Amino acid sequence: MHRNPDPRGTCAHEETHGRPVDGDAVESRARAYAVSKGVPFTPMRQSVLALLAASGKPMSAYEIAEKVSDARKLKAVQVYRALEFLQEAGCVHRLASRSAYFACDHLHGERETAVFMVCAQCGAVQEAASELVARGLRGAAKTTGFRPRHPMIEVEGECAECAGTPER
Amino acid sequence: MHRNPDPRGTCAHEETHGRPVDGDAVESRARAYAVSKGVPFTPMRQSVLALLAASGKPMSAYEIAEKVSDARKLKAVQVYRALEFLQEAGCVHRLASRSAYFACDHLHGERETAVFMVCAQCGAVQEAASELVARGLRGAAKTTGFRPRHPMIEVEGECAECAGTPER
DNA sequence: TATTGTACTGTTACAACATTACACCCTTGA
DNA sequence: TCAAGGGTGTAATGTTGTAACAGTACAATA
Repeated sequence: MHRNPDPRGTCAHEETHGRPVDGDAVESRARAYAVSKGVPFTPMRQSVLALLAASGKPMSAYEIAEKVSDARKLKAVQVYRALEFLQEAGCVHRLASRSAYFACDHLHGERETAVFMVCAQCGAVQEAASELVARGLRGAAKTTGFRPRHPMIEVEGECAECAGTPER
Repeated sequence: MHRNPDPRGTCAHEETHGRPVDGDAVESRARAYAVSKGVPFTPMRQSVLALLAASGKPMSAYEIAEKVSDARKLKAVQVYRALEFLQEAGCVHRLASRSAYFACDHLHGERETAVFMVCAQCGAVQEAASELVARGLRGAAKTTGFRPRHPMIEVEGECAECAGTPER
């Protein structure tokens, strides 16, 4: 997991990568979810989401704790709690391959298969929803009786910008 | 990561799951790789691979360290070293979604896309190579200029046996 | 107003996963 | 003989994630 001391943001294009997602849209979704659950959309949740949306790149919980610009210094456990809510709300996803979290302004249906393409160099995440992949998955599953649950897959690779940059 | 204290082997079908992979085949591959690299296929590497092949299920490095039946008690770091070699050799894969490692007797070509279906209940892994998924991935990648590197994707779900078992 | 219930916050402690660093021991080959 | 390269053993540490518990805020209700 630590093959690269900081797998996020080590690329020459660091500044141009990680295009911010639509912070307002994503926050509205979170607020709507909070209302639907009858729980508050607290400043803590708002700060974490805003940071992730603005950065537009995956960040570890500890990185988030450091960077949330707030007088107080957050503990990781507090960040995890906010992330739990935001993941339930569908505004944030966890990248298992990097143990990192990122904001996402797409709405993923139950039947959809989201493909997250993670750049191994700069850590930027691009998203796609491929019907072909979804069908392939269903086909592969059918032959074994397997029932896919979380239609979210991660693919490592190299983004267009980093591919054009031989060495950073 | 610790949502389930032992995500591997908590299913009623524990004994029948995790069919062993072909230990001999997988060991030959490891030996061939060792020869090609001019490094030895040591007893340490052999034990770890044999355990994984026999169990046929993903195991954490610490679990491997405990279970390697050897006079000595292995430290995690020793297991990680063996796993590193075995992954390079293509005999063992890491399941990012579970931080676990498993032996695999398939040979994955550079262009192939391996799909690993992981049962959320019993932890068993089933494998498929879907051309449809591969094409879908290439298509999704093409639109963004992304270049997939590690054609290995993980899907969580429920295996046929566990699906037939409402509660364990 | 007082009480109660619910959910968030802050803090400590710890469990699980993974790497770094270093000393030592082999084997191979000059 | 001895230097080089790689494997092993060991300790220490870093990173990621949870559990448990006390305190706080706020709304609903008596």
